[in-house]
Amino acid sequence: MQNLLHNLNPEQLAAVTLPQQSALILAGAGSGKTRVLTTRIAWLIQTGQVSPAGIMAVTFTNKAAKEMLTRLSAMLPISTRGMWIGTFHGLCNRFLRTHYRDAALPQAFQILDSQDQLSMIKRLLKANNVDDEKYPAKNLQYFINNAKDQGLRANKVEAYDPIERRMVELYELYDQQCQREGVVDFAELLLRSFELLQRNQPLREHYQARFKHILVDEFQDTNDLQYNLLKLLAGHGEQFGGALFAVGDDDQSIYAFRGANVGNMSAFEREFRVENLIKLEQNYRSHGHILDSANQLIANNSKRLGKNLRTDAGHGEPVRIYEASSDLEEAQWLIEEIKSLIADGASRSEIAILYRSNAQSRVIEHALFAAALPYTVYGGQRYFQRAEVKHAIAYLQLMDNPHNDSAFLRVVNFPTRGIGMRSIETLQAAAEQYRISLYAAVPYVSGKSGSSLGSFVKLVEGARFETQQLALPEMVRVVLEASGLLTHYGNEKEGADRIENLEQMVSAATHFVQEEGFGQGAPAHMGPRADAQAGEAILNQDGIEVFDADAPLPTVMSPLSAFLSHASLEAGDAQAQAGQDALQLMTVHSAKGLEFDAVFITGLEEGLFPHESSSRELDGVDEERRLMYVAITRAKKRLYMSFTQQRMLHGQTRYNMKSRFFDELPEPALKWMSPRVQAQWFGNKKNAWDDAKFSSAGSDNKIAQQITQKQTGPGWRIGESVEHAKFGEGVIVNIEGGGGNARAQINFGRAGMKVLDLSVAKLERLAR
DNA sequence: CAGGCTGCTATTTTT
DNA sequence: TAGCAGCCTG
Repeated sequence: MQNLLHNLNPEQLAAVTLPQQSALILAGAGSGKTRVLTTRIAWLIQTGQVSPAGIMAVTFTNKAAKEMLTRLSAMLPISTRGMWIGTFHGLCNRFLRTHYRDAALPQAFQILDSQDQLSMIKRLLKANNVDDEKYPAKNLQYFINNAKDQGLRANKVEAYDPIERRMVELYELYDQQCQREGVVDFAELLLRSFELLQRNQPLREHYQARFKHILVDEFQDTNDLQYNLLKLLAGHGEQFGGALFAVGDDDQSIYAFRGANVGNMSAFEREFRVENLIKLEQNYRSHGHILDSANQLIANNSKRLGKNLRTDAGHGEPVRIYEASSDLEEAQWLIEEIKSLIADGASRSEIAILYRSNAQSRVIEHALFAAALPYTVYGGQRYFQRAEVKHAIAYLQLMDNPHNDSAFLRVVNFPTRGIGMRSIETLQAAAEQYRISLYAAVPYVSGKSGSSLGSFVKLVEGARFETQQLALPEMVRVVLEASGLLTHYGNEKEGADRIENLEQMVSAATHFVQEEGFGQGAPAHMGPRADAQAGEAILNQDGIEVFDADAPLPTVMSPLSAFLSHASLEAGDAQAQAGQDALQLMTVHSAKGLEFDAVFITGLEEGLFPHESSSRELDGVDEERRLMYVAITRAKKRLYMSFTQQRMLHGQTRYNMKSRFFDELPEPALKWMSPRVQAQWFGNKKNAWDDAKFSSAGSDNKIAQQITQKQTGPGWRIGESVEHAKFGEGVIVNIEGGGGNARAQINFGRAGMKVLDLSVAKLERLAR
């Protein structure tokens, strides 16, 4: 094996070879963070400092975990199977499966995805006659997840008003309901694990002693619960415990809205008395002008741990900025620019078009489509989220755990089998009365609905019996058939795609069985066994069920349970890749972690980016700035930014100022590609750019020609940019009245919206 | 129970 | 603008 450490720069080398102590690695964008993480694991194992079983490595996404495993197997000639490398949720699932009894969970507990969780909450609200105007299900869902993410059970949540008090009650009821059904939500996976480790000392000490090295990726994205879980595992302040190796970038913290707490970085530094703070500032991705822009922009944030990226690459090309007159024209410009990039030899998949919010993609997609440029939009429906797939999964869930009410309700009458609302309500009443699941309540309802419900139960039981001896893929096949799903979609006009998706589940199951190494032929054993062979379940001296590092989930779970976990925890790919070499369209958030030769950041307008609602949040604009920082640092060679004077949003035309972020970029690194384009006349909705000419990327120094303007007279126009002595730069949004008493409504961005008398106000036309 | 109608809402997203 | 959730009707 080659030397793992060659070609590392001094900082990377230092990080990789740190002694077993807590360490914080501040890893800038494109600084080789994943490399450091994986190389450190490989180095620790190769030098014999730790066995594979002594390592835990945590990521946020399955993609990142997979990436880590792939790179690791390329570096080390050992099997990565059974190593504790995965997402927080994946590892907690594994932990809870192993210790399900201690965690007070049924062995076949199932995982609710957000969709299931929401529908469960809706049911709960209905069952308790809660006014869903006052308590929208979404709010309660947020409330519950938020509490759990902070490690708070209902009895620990402080309520300050009657509404909150009621929410706390509902939170409690929700947890009880989950417990009855044998299901856990995402946050519960973590909270259960945390609580179990906290209350069970031998168990805790076992894992603390085992994991000598805990490595965490994207540490800036951890929430409070995740940090506390890590603290517990690392044995913070306790006798045992390994070293926590945290890698993160506070400048790329863009998930505060879902509970991430950047403060965990400084808390970690303080609480673990981190002496090893290493900054990876050498960037291997972007050219100089791009990096300068990122650095100067992010310098506007206070509360940074402090970091400045540098590169050995030259300045490269300037950052090109384009001002469009409308969103349509912005898209048109985009296309011209992309065409010339492609003509110059760029490959489409190396070009990304970024936007702040999904709604912005529509106009761009239209234009790309019209121009016959192939593209892929990130973030579509995931495979396991599709309705038909969820239906099939629900049947499988019922076979594995019939008390899952969400699954029950999803398919009890799908395909329709004459079980209507009334039967369900009767059943729900019975279930409520005895506090049991719907499935268990079926024998308690009589009459016609009782018998149709009874046959549904028989259907599920029959499918379970029939598939007992079958391997997972065959089991899936049988269920698709027996459930009537295939027949149902076969009779539907648009059913072909759905059937194809269902068929795909068989191959997904095949793939899963192979990937996860479920025994060929022999059904996996249910539950840990004291008489286990090497690589299977073992007991430690405290009688705690513990698994050897070589024992992956199959030992603890049936293939079906494992497959269902997989379906919840890995929603699958979003959308088949349309065309091999396609332009990449995505939000800035989903671009995190990716890189492209050329990047377009579009819609850089006040209100959009930074988004208007960010100004209402604490440190909201700072987070938007970090988002912009992420966007900029995606680009390797060429970066474009664009904004427009006029944009259609929610069916209304809006006039926004250019983003404040432009003022925070280094002028020498920029190149303004267009003169300030004259606004269109009010009411002239036809494309003003019909006869416009555009600059091309191929001819760097040409400035875009001004759009032909059919101006007929003086006076102010809507959309025009103005400068006011006191309020600064603004955009005319509306004009009322005429002649001497015309008044203009002007959007001054940060200074707000003002209505000014045009004959009085001292306004200057702003032209570039 | 399907299909149509109205009304509402509208960052960002992973697990 | 557009997508969807919830309601009503045939």
